[in-house]
Amino acid sequence: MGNPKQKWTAEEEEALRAGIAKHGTGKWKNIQKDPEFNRFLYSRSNIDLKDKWRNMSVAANGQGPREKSRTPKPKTDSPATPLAIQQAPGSSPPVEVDPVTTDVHMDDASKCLLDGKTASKYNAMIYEALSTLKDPNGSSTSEIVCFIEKRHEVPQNFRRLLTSRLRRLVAQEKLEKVQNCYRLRMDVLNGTKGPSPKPKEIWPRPSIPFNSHLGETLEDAAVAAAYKVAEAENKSFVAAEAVKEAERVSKMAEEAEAFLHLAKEIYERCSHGEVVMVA
DNA sequence: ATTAGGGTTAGTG
DNA sequence: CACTAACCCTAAT
Repeated sequence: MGNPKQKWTAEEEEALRAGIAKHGTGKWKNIQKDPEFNRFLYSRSNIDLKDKWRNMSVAANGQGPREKSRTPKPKTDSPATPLAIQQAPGSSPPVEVDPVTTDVHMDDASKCLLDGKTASKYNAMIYEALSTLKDPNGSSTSEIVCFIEKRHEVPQNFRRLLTSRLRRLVAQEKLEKVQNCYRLRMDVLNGTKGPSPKPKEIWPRPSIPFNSHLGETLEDAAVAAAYKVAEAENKSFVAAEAVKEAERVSKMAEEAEAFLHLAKEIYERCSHGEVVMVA
C-alpha cells in the first residue's frame, strides 16, 4: 500500500534517453541492467522503461505538449548490429494496415473473453460508428458510446475501454481528434494509408546529465566516456539528418531559381509583344 | 526471458 | 467527468 504511483523524475527520464541512445530501443533489460543507468533506474523494471518510453513517444506524437515536437517512432534495431544508431529513415512502418477497417461484422455470440481480438472488435465498432455517424467535426465519446450500445452488447466499463481504444487509435494515426471529438482519418478511409506522413526519425534530445566531477574512479571515467560516445553518435545522426534537409532545401532553391529564370524570360518576351505558350 | 501492446487505475484539472 | 501517466497482464518471439 505504500506504493501509490512513482512519478518519473527528470533524472530517470534522462537516464532512459541516454540508455536508449546507447543500447537502442527495445533493449529495455540491457538499459535497466547497465550499471550506470541502473543508478537512476534501479527502481524501474524493463517493462517500466518500455512503458515510459511509450508514453514519451505518444506525448511527442499527438497534439500533446507543444514543446516536445520530436517524433521518436523507434523501430527495434537489428539484433545483428550492436551499434546503437543505425536506423534508416523511412524504413519503419509505424502504422500497420488494419484488417478491420471496413469489417463491421460481429455476432453477439462471438463475445468471448478479452483475448487479443477484442481490440480489433472494438476498432470495428468504432469505425462502424464513425463511418455511420459521418460527422465532419467528429463524434464525441458519448455519441460513440451511445451508437455502439444500441447495436452491440457492451460490458459495463465499456466507456473506459472505449476511451482507451480511441486514444490508442489516435496515437496510431488511424483517427483524428478535434476538441473532444473523434473522426476517421481521410488517408485511412481512402485506403491511401501509404507510407506517407512518416515523421522524421529524430531521437529525443540526447542531452545527458553529465556529472561535472568526472573521473573520480576508473569506472566513472569509463561511464563518462560511454556517455560521450552515445552523445556523439546521436549528434552524428542528427547531423546527418540536417545535411539531408539542407540538401533538400538547396535543391528547392535551385528549382525556384530556375523557375524564376523562366518567368523572367517569359516576361521579357511578352514585353516584346511575343505570344508565349506555357505548357 | 524479454518485448510489445492492450487493458486498468490513480492522480489531476 | 475527461485526460494522462504509471502500472498490470498476456501473447508472441
